[in-house]
Amino acid sequence: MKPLTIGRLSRAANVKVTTIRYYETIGLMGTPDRSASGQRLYGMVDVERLSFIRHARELGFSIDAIKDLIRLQTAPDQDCSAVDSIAQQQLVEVQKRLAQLEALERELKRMIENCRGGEIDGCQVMAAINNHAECESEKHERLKPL
Amino acid sequence: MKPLTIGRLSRAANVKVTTIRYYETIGLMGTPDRSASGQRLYGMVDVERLSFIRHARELGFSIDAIKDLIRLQTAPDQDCSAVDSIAQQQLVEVQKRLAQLEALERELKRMIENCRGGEIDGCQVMAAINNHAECESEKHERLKPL
DNA sequence: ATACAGTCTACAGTCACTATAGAGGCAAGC
DNA sequence: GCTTGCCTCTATAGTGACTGTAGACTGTAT
Repeated sequence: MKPLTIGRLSRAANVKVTTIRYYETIGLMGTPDRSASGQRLYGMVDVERLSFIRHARELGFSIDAIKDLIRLQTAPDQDCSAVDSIAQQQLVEVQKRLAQLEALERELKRMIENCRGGEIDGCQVMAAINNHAECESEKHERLKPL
Repeated sequence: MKPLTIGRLSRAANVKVTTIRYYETIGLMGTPDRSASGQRLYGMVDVERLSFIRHARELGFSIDAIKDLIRLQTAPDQDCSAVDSIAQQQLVEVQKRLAQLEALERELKRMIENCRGGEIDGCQVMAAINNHAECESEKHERLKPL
């Protein structure tokens, strides 16, 4: 039952110390108790909450979505459908992104296969980037970072 | 042969005006001539360069990679292999990201399928996020934004 | 007593832009 | 010449989800 310092919480939930403090500033983690000298003190509840956050982040949920999930979690007798729809939405996003990346993969592969070496002047990879518009009928959306 | 203002260049290459100016500040586009009143003036060379940049961005290349590609482009009698390896590297990144997202898709689907409605207290989606560690043997890396 | 790891705050930097504010420029119609 | 209305200019701040840095204090082991 002894409280954890931020470093111990960090190891317990596998989230970096600086990230925990960041989560506090954005209101994702509550403001913890402090020791006499001002150090943050946490309990098992915090380990669980932080682990939940980490898992949700690993599943690609945005901070905002996680805030929603946590809010719903504290109202346990409500209907599950709100939770379900957040997850559904996340799946849709993941699938959109997958489709984009698959198109990219095809194009990069094609470019690279056509490259038979030689001088840059006649490089097929360069040509492919230049003629990108003609490569696939589908237009790419603005690409989010890899 | 009359020069283009930034707005015309923007429409010609399908890149936003603000983005062109941004590319100038980071040295991706050179500093253009100016009219007497200080407006930027561009030529067809700039349309081509900007289009190249846009195509490369659509293929997911980073700004730094594009800088490299442009540098190589201006040395046309060098070997093509440097270009090829930049493209190869990009393909590897795309494929890594694809694998990550496919794992995510499987997990989200499984979570959602298990959800049979009911109260949040017994919600399988919530449970799945909590028990995420046990879901798939593979560990997710830190996830980049969708 | 000293060394060293941990913790504190506050702020700047990342990436690739986007948005906003406020001022000045340019061409067409009246 | 004047007005209308879009175009362009600079400078600065914001985005998301953190990470990195500086400089000072704290806690613990030897």
